[in-house]
Amino acid sequence: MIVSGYKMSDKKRPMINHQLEPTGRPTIQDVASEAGVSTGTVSRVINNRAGVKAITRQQVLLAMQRLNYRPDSAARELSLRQMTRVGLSIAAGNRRLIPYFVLFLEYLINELQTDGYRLEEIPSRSDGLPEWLTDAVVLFGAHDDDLRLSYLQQRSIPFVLVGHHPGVRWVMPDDYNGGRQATEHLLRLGHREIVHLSGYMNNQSFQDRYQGHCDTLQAAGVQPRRDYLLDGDFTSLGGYRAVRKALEQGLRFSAIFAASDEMAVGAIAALGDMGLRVPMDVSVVGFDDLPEIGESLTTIRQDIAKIAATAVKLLKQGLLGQPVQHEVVPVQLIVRGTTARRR
Amino acid sequence: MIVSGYKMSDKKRPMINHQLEPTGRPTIQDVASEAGVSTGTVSRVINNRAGVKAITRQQVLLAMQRLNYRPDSAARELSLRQMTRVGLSIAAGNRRLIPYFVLFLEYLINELQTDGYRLEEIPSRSDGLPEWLTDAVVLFGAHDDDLRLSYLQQRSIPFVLVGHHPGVRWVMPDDYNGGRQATEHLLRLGHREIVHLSGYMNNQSFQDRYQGHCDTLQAAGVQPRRDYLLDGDFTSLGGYRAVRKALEQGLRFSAIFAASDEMAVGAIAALGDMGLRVPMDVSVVGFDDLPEIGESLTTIRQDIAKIAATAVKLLKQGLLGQPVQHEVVPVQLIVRGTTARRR
DNA sequence: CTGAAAGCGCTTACAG
DNA sequence: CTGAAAGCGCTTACAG
Repeated sequence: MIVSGYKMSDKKRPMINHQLEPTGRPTIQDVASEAGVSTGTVSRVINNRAGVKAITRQQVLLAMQRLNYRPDSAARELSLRQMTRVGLSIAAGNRRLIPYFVLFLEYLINELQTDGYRLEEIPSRSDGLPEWLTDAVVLFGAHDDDLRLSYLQQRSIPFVLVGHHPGVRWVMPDDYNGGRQATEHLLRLGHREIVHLSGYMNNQSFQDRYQGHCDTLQAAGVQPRRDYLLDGDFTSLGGYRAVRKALEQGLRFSAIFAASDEMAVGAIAALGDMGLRVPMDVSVVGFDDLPEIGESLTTIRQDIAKIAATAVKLLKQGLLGQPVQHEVVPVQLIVRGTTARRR
Repeated sequence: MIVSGYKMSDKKRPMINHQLEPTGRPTIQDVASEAGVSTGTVSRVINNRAGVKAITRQQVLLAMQRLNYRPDSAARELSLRQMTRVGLSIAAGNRRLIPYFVLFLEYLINELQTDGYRLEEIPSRSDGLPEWLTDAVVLFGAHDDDLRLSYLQQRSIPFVLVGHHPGVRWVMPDDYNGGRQATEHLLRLGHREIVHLSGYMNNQSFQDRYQGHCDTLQAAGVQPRRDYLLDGDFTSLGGYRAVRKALEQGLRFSAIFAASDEMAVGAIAALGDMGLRVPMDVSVVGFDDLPEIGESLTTIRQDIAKIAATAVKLLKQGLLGQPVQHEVVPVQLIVRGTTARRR
């Protein structure tokens, strides 16, 4: 194929050019040719700009699929210049290094960079408000009357909350339903004396998991007991100590529903050290299904990738001025080796 | 200042243009003007290309400093096209979610993107070799006869090992010296019965820390005892269980040197549960000085940021074909509240 | 040893 | 509704 006006000398071509046409990734140029439009039009389609005839849009979309086109983020970023800076603001008291958060962050960064957005962490001021502002914000967790929410709303900065709160954009895992599923599973196996291992309840997710647990018990005619609620401090060590202490104090139970995999691991260790076998003597259910933690644990799987993707989706809606929405991401019971029928 | 040939209409300027000259970040253009050279020359200086007169280089460097210039990574990436892909290969058995690794990774990504490099993780094949190859590789940890080293050498792929091995580029914290410093500190406080809390010794860092510990003891005339070496499994829970068990079995000691902060936290919890006070009854030293873990812990601080930066520096040397070098990053004893004079 | 200029892949006024 | 063209900030043959 001879392109008129092609001035580049042969020397510029790399020596080892296996295939001439599909040289590297397809560009917006390739898509434009394929669809028979200009690059400008393709760009408008990519960015969902209004003012493209529906049929043209269709053609472009098809061409993109055919070529398996993915925009080059570097070029996009360079061109946009005024890059969208997305801030991440973490609720006070939330630890950064816990596995769940690390995974979420990984997915979030990935998701954002696909769109050419840059994530920066926003430290909190002493009054709990963000130190500075960005074009949009992801809030990880919120307290009961979190100042940041109204602060952002007043300044009409689009934001999405990982958690839930009336009247704002939010996304969260279905913690409540996870609590239900774990408990139903244990009830089904004949357990009635079920310990709930959690942390101090200033955290929405853990509150919801506990609520789901209690409601399910009551629906089955089992009264939740205050002394069955153990504080595992969200860590494996905390889970260990709480369970061990309960055991030493003579608390009797046949199952443990731990509100995180880490606490479940601690619980299992404590049971072992106290001469109890899992699942023969005591069944244990975790929550999260994190990699690298408790391989054979019966647990509630969260879709962290989906949560991150949804957060970004909602944020983009906010950036486009679309109405506030929220979404609940389903969880799923994964039955493995740490639960069994009550003896 | 009137620039001849300035064709851009006023309409293109943003409405809110506070200052006209220092509009946003300085570009390579600005540096070029400031230094009185062309952008090409500036670029050559930035990239350390040969063939720039020393005096010119100086001028450019100065101009960069004056303007506080930092290259735009998006533009760089777009222009380079053939971006350098750096692979990260983790030694088998290394957990990804441990805080130390998370921090290292954070710094590493940051460091690499400054140079427009992209980091991708390389999974291991079942034979331990990398699944695919990149332009350069960062190895995190290495086993005694790690196949990956010779594999990469054969293919002459530049790589840097976080750890140490003869004949290859490597960087590591001064683990041995950290072991010394921790032990000297305890000896100075009058302790002689010092437990060492570590993990199974298939890990260079932990071997070195233990070696430093033992050598220091012997130099002070104290014979290291086999029963003073406890397996804490690198986790707080493991540290707790190991120390608690030792205590229950009647092991006597006045101090613990834990080879990681996490194990130290577990150790302190176990001591507390067994009715011993820190540091009045037992002194505890950790290692790493991780954030969010044991705030008031006496520990050995590692400079993780420096390790990551050095890894990248060595890698760049490799990419330029320069001779193999290695570097040891110093550590530092931080005395806080968990150590005291022996009673 | 250095400068002028083309090009990386995208976006966006502007003109039609 | 769409195309032609300039521009984002950098790199790199090419020419001198």
